[in-house]
Amino acid sequence: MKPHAHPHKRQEMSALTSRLRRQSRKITGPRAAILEILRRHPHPLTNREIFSEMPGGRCDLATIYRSMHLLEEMGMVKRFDFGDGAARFELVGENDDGHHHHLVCTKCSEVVEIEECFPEKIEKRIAARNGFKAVTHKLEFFGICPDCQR
Amino acid sequence: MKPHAHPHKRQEMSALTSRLRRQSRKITGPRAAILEILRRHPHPLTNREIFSEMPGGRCDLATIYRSMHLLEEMGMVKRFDFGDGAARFELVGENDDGHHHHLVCTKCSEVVEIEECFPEKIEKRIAARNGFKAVTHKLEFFGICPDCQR
DNA sequence: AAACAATCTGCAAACGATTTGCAATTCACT
DNA sequence: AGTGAATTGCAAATCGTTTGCAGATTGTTT
Repeated sequence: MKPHAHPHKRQEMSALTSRLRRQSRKITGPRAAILEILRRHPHPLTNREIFSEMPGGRCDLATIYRSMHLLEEMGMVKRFDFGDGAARFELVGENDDGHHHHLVCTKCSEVVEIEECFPEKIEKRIAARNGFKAVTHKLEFFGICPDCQR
Repeated sequence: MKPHAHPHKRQEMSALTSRLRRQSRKITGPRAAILEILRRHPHPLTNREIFSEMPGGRCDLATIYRSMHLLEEMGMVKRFDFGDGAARFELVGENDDGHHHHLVCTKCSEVVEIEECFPEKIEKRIAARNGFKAVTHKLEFFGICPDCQR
């Protein structure tokens, strides 16, 4: 995978909603709110974080879980796992698979997006050597951020 | 990290128990059984798997959870996360940090150990560029194994 | 604009992995 | 055998996540 700049240009709300409509999914209050929240955040969010960002008449947590499943199936969000037991989600561009990695501070949880990826050649070799097909990987980096180093 | 053969030479039981004793931890029935089970298995096991491998007078699941915590703190086992919500553990050699990766079949869960690792140079660059210290990574590969390809 | 059917949502209960309080038990050592 | 620290079993509690179900919404059709 070639490294690519990651200034996630914020997607238009209309592009997001039309994508839902296209699959005869409804644009409901909770979903619009979720998409807005994801649009505003450049980093992976947990369901609970999305929940607490919910404006006034917050919706049910279960609704958020269900929405994230739907959005994930539709390829509109990508799920990440930082190993702390809570799934995190990030909005994904329409013609992007969202594959990328993060550098996470183990002290304060700050997250930085990383453009490097595991070398394709080596991955191919691993797949071939073991006879596996459709090989991908999950990769996240952990360390101590500048602020937490004092 | 240099690639190294992975025929995990099975550790002596005595080496394991003495390591516990050294920290004034007790060699109890459940612990001995857990170590035996781990010793016999070349792959990461979940607590539940260890539990079901328990001979006759099986112990409490909570005991296994507690033991794994202890063994992990002592550096005797390494925790892995395949993203399915259950932690897995593998025995680690006394002078090894146990850092390595796996290739997991998404159909049948077969696991193969991988000797390749994320290139150190690139990891260093990532750390430096972001001012992070003590950077490591979690990396696992997923694909479809030969048997599941038909 | 009323009507419909498919899709959603809230709520509460259910789940699976993991943790914890506590009293009873076991281990290492004298 | 005796003692204190370390452990275990058991049950209850947590946490993230899922699910059943009745009632509420939405997009579309008359």
